Amino acid sequence: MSTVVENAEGHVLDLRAKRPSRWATRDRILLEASRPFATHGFRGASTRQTAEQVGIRQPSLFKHFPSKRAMLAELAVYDMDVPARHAEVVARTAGSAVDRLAGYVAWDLEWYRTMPFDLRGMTEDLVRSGGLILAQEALARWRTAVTRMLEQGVEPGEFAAHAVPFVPIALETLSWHMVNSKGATERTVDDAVDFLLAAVLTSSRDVRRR
Amino acid sequence: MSTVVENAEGHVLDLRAKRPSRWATRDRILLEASRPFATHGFRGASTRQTAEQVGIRQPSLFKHFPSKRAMLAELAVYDMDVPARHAEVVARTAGSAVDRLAGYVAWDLEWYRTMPFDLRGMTEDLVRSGGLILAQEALARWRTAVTRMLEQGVEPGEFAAHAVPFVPIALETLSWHMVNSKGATERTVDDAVDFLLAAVLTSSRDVRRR
DNA sequence: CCTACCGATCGGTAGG
DNA sequence: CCTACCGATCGGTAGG
Repeated sequence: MSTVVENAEGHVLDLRAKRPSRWATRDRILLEASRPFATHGFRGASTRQTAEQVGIRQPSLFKHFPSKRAMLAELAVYDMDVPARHAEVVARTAGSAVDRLAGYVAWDLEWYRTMPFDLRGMTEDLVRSGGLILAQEALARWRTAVTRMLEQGVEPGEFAAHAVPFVPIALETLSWHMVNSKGATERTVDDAVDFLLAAVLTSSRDVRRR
Repeated sequence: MSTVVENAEGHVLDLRAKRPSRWATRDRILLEASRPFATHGFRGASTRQTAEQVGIRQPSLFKHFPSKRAMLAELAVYDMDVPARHAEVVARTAGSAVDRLAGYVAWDLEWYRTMPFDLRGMTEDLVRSGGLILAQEALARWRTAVTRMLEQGVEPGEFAAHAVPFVPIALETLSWHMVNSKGATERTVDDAVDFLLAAVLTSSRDVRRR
């Protein structure tokens, strides 16, 4: 699994270059498994439906993966481990807090916008109910890193402290929206970055209602 | 079902006043069904698990509801019909666009914060996979009403047009967060309202990064 | 990657 | 609200 994590970004680049019908069976299984995970949850997803979409019989799935849960675990690498690694690197980078956050958010949203798999169902609840310890740890690392980026901007007064808890939540949702939306472009990503920054910048808060 | 919709707000007020152990069996079934819906999705939720939590046998559930889907449908009233009704009323109210949006968002988040059922799983996907036409229509009405509130503020220049598409998405997520979070207070609601308004107000956009 | 098949669990019914 | 039970579907294995 550790090699999967390390090669995940390059592997996604390879997949993007080809149509899914030209992918290896193993990747086509992941693609077709990700859709029912997103719409019906882990328990509600049927391996027979997945196999039918791939064009093979259901027992053949288990020549590529030892279990249904292993499919979820590998998708969780793309959803959580890769972003967590990026967030941790950015959190240690020098520069202004605003630039760091804007840069990470733009990368994050672009990662999901161009993601070949349907990761919308990879919520905390899904991972928790699937019992994926490694995915839970990756999610925690991601939140820690993003929160550190935010706190680095609260001290110099660039970010509004009260907005900080909502940023990871909103970013997660905007990420899913990028996966979900077929019409999302790079312009959509830019607008979403602006949306999130406006919500957290103290300069936004000079005009208040209360 | 129409009477359920009309009395839904009052019924929730009644439930809040009592501990779930004092509720009628029918409402305790809804409560215990809402939790696996939220964590495992509609298909993944087991009626036997729900019955066990309520303290009755699984077939007894069907003396209170004709099907598992009917439980989902009634929960969808609390999640979608009630907010849609409120949003439509607010969208027709006079006053400034900022005040209207702030007032509705505050009501919306407070509705979910004090919601006795666990509505986190009532996503569009869940409703779609459950085939609940009425819930899909209510969701569409809600989005139309919220979008109208926003467009009313774009014309006079109060709201940033590029932020508009992200507001319903972010509001949905913040609502789930209010249901999810045991530590959410009225102060949390106020902070979330500020967060969302800062993201959409044009006055927030005077300071840009690009 | 196939056919054949396993025990377990699913939503829902019959009858009291 | 109970016991008994239905056909359907589930994830996964055996053996080729």
